[in-house]
Amino acid sequence: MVRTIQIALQGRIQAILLAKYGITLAQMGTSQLAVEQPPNIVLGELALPVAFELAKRLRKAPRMIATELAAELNTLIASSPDALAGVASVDVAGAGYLNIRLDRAAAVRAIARDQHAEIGGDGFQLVEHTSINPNKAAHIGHLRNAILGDTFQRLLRPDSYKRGYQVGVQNYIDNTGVQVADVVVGLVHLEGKTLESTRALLASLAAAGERIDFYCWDLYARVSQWYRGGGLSTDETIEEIEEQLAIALYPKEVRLAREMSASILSRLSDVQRKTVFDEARSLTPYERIWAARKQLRLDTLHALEVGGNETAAIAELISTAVLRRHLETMQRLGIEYDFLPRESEILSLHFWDAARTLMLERGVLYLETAGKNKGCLVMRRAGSAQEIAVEDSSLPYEDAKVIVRSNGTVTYVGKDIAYHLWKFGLLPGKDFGYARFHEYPTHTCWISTAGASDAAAPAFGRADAIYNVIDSRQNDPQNNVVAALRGMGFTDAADHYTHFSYEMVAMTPRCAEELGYTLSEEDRARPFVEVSGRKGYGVKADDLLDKLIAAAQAEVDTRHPEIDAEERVRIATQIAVGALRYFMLRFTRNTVIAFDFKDALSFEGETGPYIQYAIVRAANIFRKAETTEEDALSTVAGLDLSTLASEEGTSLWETWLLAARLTVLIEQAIATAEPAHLARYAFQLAQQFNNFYHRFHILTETDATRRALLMATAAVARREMVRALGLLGIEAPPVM
RNA sequence: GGGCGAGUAGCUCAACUGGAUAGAGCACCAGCCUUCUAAGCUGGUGGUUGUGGGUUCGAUUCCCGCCUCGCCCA
Repeated sequence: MVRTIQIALQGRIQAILLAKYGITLAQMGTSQLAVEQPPNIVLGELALPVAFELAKRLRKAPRMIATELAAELNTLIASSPDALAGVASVDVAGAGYLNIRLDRAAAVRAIARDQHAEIGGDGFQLVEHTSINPNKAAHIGHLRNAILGDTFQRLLRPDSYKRGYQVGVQNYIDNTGVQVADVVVGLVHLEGKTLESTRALLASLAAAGERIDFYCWDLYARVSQWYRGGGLSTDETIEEIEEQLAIALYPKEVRLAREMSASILSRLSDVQRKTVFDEARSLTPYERIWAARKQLRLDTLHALEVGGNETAAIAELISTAVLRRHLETMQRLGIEYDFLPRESEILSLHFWDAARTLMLERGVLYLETAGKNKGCLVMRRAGSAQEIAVEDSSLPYEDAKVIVRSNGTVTYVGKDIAYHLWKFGLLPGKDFGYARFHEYPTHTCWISTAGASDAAAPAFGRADAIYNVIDSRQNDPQNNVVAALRGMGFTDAADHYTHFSYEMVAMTPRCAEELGYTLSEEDRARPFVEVSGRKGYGVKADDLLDKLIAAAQAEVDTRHPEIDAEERVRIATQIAVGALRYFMLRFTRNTVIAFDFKDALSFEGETGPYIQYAIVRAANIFRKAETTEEDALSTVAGLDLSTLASEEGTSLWETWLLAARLTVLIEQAIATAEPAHLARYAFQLAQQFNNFYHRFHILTETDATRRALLMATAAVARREMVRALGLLGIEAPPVM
């Protein structure tokens, strides 16, 4: 409702500026006139500082310009009531503010009828989020990503409140990357597993009700330690070093040896054994083993990329199992996906080949013939379109970004460019195959396949705009992809490419120590410690959610012993999810969150449960009054609203006004890609409601007109709180 | 060394992208439950917005220098 009036005002004032002063918005260097809120409601409901902006250009005092504009607007309101529907008057305040007073009664009636500006438009919007390496359990950093992405997706998507946009949600799966390779190294070389015994492991974990992603969490940390020489000491015997070397160099023989309970060295051929012995003596033990383990890692990674071997099969098995766990974890938070494009298909369907051809054609990519990058296909670093498009050999070599190394392997950025060309439908002749992967109650989640595509699958790779929820450490690579698109002449795509960047979730040193990690003196002095999968530092998503549910459940159990157990769990879960999602959303994106259990487990103050509680209180009023929100709102049409002008009426009016700002906040949250704005709004509205709730006692009110207005005020506050929370992915519990 | 980001109340964060008296939560202090649920409400304490300059009607916001911290790259 507020937004409708804002838009009308902006339009009228623009017309006046053009007619009276011959000034367009473009000349003012803006696309939209700023509309603010006066610091106090007595000054009006809306304010425009436009006169300040024009003062220099028109060589007039701001106050004089504001006076002229106010006169024009007031004349317009007097002559044609529909021109600025809802606006009562315009006046000038301060040094030149244009303050707008609304027709409170008319606005309240419109709000009660649920009139509001439409949000949405044409075009397919692709939101990519989560994208966790499928090699370990999701942690709090991944939660921030998924919650940000899912919330943003809800802002865009069509629903009962808004038209929205056509939206697709993707979760990119790097199933052939180094992180998956590391877990495979752990399974095969540290645990001596085969494809068969890996399958058996999955089965036994499932039977025991244990989680494979948790298992991999520990294994991944162990492997990372192992690469760095874990398990070794400098006083190891030569035999121990030889054994380590044998493990690193000859995985197949190691497995055989383990199956036979034989000595590893005894399984090696003479040649192999000689290699081990020689190498063990040629370098320091530490160096030799370290290098051998690193080589093993690269070999494993290579096996995954090539595919069609047992190592790749183990990777596929384990990464798919972990991926299923991630979907389960996210579903607990109400987060769902439409499509899971995988790295393995980007490789096997040769997306890169098509991209390389296109990039060469468009002159973005060229063969470096001299310097340190000789023999590489390189691209100019992020810069102007001209710089990238024009091959200028006078530029220093260091400025070029290597896309294909001289040994022929493609860098991560190269593959990412191919992938993003596909997203915009710009990769000629290439698309994923689509297979069903997971069924949600309302839709299917598809996964990429190199095999035949399911005819029922929707098309994903034709986005008009994309949003990549990726942490800020990827700023440079993301910029490179955009630069490549721009350099290729795909400026429209580049302009509609949003790197939805956010800062990491770290832990306070206290939190890390609570979890049992020992910190260095240096770390203990820092404001926060980074979550580290390699070190095994971190708070797992499922663990955190379990803790939150337990905490909420304890409260619900004491408050509502009369409710049956199943329902209490359901309510506790809603509260826990509300607390968690709100916690991740209340910070703006570029704030590093220093995670602490004390803050995250709080249900008081600026939290999700605070808002949920306000909703429950409002609902209780309707329940006890044996009426509904809808009935309360429908009475407004025939109500005497003259009291809205009084001091007491103003406080009620402020609740209506804030409630009617929802569309403004949604638009703002979309435009700035900042869900935190909406989260804060939801809290402010709940605060406003709690004030109202405390000041006015509705059920004991004897004056019928007054009671009806109070009831409607509670109804409108509840309606918009539920909507705002819904957009944040938070449900309103029936009781708390 | 280069690039990006941050520095605001004791602590954690906002400030509608340059606007009116810099606001919330937590913590602390003092009050409010036979009255729609106290996961709440009211009041109080708490600020040289890291620092020094500049731009203009106006700066937490934009520009430059410096100091701290974080991330990325070589």
